[in-house]
This record gives sequence, structure tokens and C-alpha cells, in this order.
Amino acid sequence: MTITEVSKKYDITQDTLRYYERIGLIPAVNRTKGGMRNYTEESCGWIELAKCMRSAGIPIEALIEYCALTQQGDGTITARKELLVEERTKLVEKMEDMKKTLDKLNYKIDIYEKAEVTGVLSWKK
Amino acid sequence: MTITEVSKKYDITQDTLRYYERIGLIPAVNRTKGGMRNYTEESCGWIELAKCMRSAGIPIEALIEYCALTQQGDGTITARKELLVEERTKLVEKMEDMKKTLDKLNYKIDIYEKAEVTGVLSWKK
DNA sequence: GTTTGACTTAGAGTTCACTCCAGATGCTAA
DNA sequence: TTAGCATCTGGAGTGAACTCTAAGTCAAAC
Repeated sequence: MTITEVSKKYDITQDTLRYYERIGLIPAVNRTKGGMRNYTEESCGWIELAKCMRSAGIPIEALIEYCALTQQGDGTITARKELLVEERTKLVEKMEDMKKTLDKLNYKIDIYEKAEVTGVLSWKK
Repeated sequence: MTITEVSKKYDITQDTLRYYERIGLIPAVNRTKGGMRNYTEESCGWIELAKCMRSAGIPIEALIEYCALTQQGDGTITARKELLVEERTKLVEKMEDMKKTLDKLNYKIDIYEKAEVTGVLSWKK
């Protein structure tokens, strides 16, 4: 697959695809004789993973390390697991923060909706 | 309350507290004769809100607008509600992305844990 | 009264994660 | 074979959200 195709498939700009590869967030992509990128199924798997992880805010640094460990072979399985466990912990914390914020937003929206009818803002605390 | 006290209470640096006030993310804080900040209960309420919203990634721009609308009085109730509804929508989407990522992390961690015992990585897809 | 440490401001610097640009090279269609 | 578009690289630029610095002011302790 060409970079244009991959870019469309995953809705990631070509610049970002090249950037991810340059910084080692995904392994080096295959090239044609001319030097053009030729994405394999495996490359696409990495891109999908990168997209998923980044959409949840997993830091690039962690993903670079994960990618490096993976390329070092089976000796790094425990290290990879530990890295992912650490990121999972942070993710769960973030989700908890967001849940609290969601509750607060729901509460405020509710009060504003009532005020639209009654004309009175009645905050509890 | 002094800036040091507020900083400790909410675990936000003094620099960030001043920054939030300067950009209008919270309303102007009371001052002593000498020009030092003297935070009231109300100021603290705003800081708590700012901390909560920011911890969930609600953009500063939106919070500045919310703060400005609030200071314009009851005529902005609908606008404020709409702003919060919009941010809630984005927040829910982000939480869904994070849930997907969490599932993926759990899956991968599980495979790595099994591999630590069996020595074999067995990915489904 | 003076020293010491907290606080003030304006503005510059930092970090993260892209995003854009320039100039060169590759590929395809007429 | 040549026009024209895609892709390449290295490096500079951007935007968001802080974070730090410098130079000065305030306030409590001695």
C-alpha cells in the first residue's frame, strides 16, 4: 500500500505517518526500489495500534519504547508487559478523572436546563 | 487565602494559578492593599472547577469562554449550557476511545502474561 | 530599620505532538 | 521524453498549556 492509501484508510495525515516512522513509534516501513514506502499488513497493524493508543492519549515516548522492545525479540516480553501495565494504570486514572468531570458536567447542565424554565439557578454546593 | 495555601490545597503550582487568572480561565482574584492575591471561597470554587475540567482535558479556550459568559450574568444561561453540552459530547467520545484502548491493553497484557508462562505469544489477530 | 522570604508582573522559554516547507527524486500518462 | 503529480528528506514552524526568569514590591522577624 502507498502512503496515500494508508493515510486514507486510517485517516492519519501522510506527515504524521512519516513522523511516526521517523521517531520509531512504528518500525521502518518497506520501500520500493525507488525508495517509496510500501506498507505491508504488518505496518498497517502498527499504524492501527499507534492510532488506537494515541487516541487515548498514551504518550509517544511509551509507544516508542514499546516498539523498540518488540523489535528486540522475545526476551523483552516481560518488559513490554510491564510497560503496558503502567500505561493501563495511568489510563484508568484518567478515565476516573473524566468520569468525575462528566458527572460535574451533567449536574451543571441539569441546573442550567432547570434555570431555562424557572429562570433561577439553584446550585447545591 | 494566600496563593501558597491555594496552591497546596489544590496541588496546582502558583505559576499555573496566576496563569489561569491572567488568561481569564477564572475571574480576577481579590487583592490585599499591597496587591497580593487573597483567594475567597468563590475563587476556590473556580479553581476547583478549573482543575476538574482540565484534568479531563476540557480545552482552556472553552473554559475561558464559560468564565466570561458566567461573568456576563443570567442572560448567558443558555449559552453556558450549550457550551457545556458540547464539551460533554467531546468528553464522552474521548471516554469511548479510551475504553477501546483499555480493552486492547487488557488483551495484550493477557497475551504477554500467558507468554511469560508458556513462552509463546499467541495473538488472535 | 533592615534583612529575609513570599509575592508581584511582563515576558521569554519549554514540552509535546504534530504540521508545514523547500528542494530533490520517483512514477505515470500523453 | 517530457509534463505533472506523488513522494522523498531534513529541518523549521505551530499551537496548546504550561513553566521559568528577572527585576521589583510587600510583609513579618529580628
